[in-house]
Amino acid sequence: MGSNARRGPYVCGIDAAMDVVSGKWKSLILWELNNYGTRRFGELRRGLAGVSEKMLIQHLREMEEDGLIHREVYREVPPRVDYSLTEHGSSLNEALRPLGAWGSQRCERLAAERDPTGE
Amino acid sequence: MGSNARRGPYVCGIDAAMDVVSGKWKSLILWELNNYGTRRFGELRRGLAGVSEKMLIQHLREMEEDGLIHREVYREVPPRVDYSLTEHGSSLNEALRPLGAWGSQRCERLAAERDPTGE
DNA sequence: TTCAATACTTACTCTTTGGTAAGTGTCCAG
DNA sequence: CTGGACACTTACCAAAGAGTAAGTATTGAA
Repeated sequence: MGSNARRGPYVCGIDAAMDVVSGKWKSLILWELNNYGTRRFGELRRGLAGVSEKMLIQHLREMEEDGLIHREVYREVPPRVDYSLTEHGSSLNEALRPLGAWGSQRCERLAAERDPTGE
Repeated sequence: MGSNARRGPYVCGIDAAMDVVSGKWKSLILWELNNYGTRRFGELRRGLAGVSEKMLIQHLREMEEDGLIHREVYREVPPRVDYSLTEHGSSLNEALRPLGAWGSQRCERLAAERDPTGE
């Protein structure tokens, strides 16, 4: 697990995009940063219910390496680190929008199947 | 494992959609079925370079259960089974299009970084 | 009688992913 | 001198995902 040369050659665009978003919390991180513009590490941790510090930082690091987010360190005590989306991160978020809409519809369908209280 | 009650409650639409596409070959299966309209099991296996029969059938079954694809069995010998996209599968494919485009651009960027032979 | 074709199954293993819990370093308040 | 804030880091473990290889069932062709 070096630093570069991750991510094999891709079969297609979806492949390349999925590689970058796959990870239990990545799309949520994208969403959170898109909503707030800038978030500190602790804010993200509290914002993503259930995430562990280990996974949060791991995902943040990978997303930084993939050019999706920007990490700004303020040398204060106690330390302060701000995360925000890069242009690539923003555009990825946009590209995910239709998928999110599809997923929401799916949720509605599933809910309607379970509880057919139409009117 | 079980048959129903998979897929926990979702945080958002992306979550629900990712749940349904995550799996090494699923987006490729979607793409293949979208291109050809109908594909037999063996055609899919040969079309997706590197997929094992176990994973292919496992993904196909899950996608069928998720309402993305339709499975048509012809009782012949040797057996013949046709797979095709349902309406939900088609719309998912559409929803994935911007993501695919984003991924293709990312591939181009990566290639350009590795080999900066611009003109 | 054996083999090929087709679409799976099954058992076993290995790898990847995610989780828990404890520790690090700095500075200041008490 | 201790403890709290904050942003990590590390070691260890469990579960999920994916791969390999062999087996099943049917029928016709050689």
